[in-house]
Amino acid sequence: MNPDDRREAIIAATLAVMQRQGIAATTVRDVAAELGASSGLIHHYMTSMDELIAEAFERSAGADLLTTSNLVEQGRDPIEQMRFFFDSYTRSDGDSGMQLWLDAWAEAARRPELRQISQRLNKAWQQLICSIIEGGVRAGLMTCLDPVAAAWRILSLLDGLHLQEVAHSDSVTGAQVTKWSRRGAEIELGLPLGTLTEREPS
Amino acid sequence: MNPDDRREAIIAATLAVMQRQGIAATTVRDVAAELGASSGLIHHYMTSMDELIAEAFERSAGADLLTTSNLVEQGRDPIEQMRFFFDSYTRSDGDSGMQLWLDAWAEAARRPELRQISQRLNKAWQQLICSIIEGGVRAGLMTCLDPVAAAWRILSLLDGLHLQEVAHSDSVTGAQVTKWSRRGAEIELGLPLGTLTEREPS
DNA sequence: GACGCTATTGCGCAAATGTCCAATAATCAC
DNA sequence: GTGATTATTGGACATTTGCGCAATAGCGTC
Repeated sequence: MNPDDRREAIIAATLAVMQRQGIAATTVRDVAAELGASSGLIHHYMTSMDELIAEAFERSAGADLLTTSNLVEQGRDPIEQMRFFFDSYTRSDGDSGMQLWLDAWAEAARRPELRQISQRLNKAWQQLICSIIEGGVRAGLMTCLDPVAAAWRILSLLDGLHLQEVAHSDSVTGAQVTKWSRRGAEIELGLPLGTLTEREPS
Repeated sequence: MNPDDRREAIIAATLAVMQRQGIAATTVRDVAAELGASSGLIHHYMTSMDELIAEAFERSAGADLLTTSNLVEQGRDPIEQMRFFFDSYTRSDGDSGMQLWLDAWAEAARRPELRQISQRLNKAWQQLICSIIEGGVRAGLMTCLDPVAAAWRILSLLDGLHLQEVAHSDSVTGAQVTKWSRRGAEIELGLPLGTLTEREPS
């Protein structure tokens, strides 16, 4: 098998195991079984388990960010961009990608490589929101005294609500996360009630 | 040593190790070393490691909730109660109790006992906030159409910001968590800027 | 002081994990 | 075909983990 393809296959298998069992419970042997290969092969391509986990997480989370970023770009005004942002963010959560983020945050204290990646990606998410808000304020569509703080608040609100949904599914449901987070952003940005309500995909 | 006291000592030692190393990295041997006793002793009092961890977490997190709850009760009006809430919540985080919560949320999916505890406590936190808001609305001091949703938002915002602080300390600082979360609650509840600003302890 | 109960010890066991390595299979240039 | 290079195997190894258990120490009662 082509070395590049093999490397990709290993990362894909690692991601599958991580999503199924969580980061902390992902072992070399599990990845090998998922891949249908031997455990030695993984170490032939990856120097350590930490590197493998970090790379798989980056691949997955980075792709989500790119998807959302691209969708936001297609919004014709800041309001629509923000709506697209929420549409994409709450959808990408469907395949339990949020459990990965929870694991990553918890493990960040103990795995420096993972920490660096999650920090960089979270900053990128915040900047994406921030640029939407700045556009909205410039266009007179949103009211916000401190876009940097507001962007961190919107991101943290989303993460905090998703966290409840993933950890305690009968406390907060997915529908509530969608509704409550959008309403929170409306309040934060001085938008009329319903401005950011989810639209039916056309 | 008195069995009851010994049990408490074991839980206290477990908590110390958990706060230092995180839940996932807490081992029987570490607890024994912290306690200055043998590993066998722990199993003489606790049926399993999971039970021990769950009990230690409940003890710690439950105490934090009680502290905050008591402080809030001393507020003479809903505004002051909310201010006391933020004072207490952001202070109790000082001794890295938040890393424990991060671990608990991440592990909740895989440890039913832990999940039950964290879910119950999170609900209690939300209800505490909710009752303050309801009082504030009744007294005409706050504006809020949906106190239940608002309480979940304030709690999630706090958790989400704290999460960033704990996981990526150079992205979001403790001072920013304090400032941004209070400002967020002011916006959420229609309060004038600065209403919830931290007061100097008299 | 002897006895009995229990707290406490310290080691051993089996399972799991990351890492490494010698042996083997596959592939390709000539 | 032959040899060289490399992908791949499968298991060895050291370490760590939760847990159990026989032996010991401490302490109150008679």
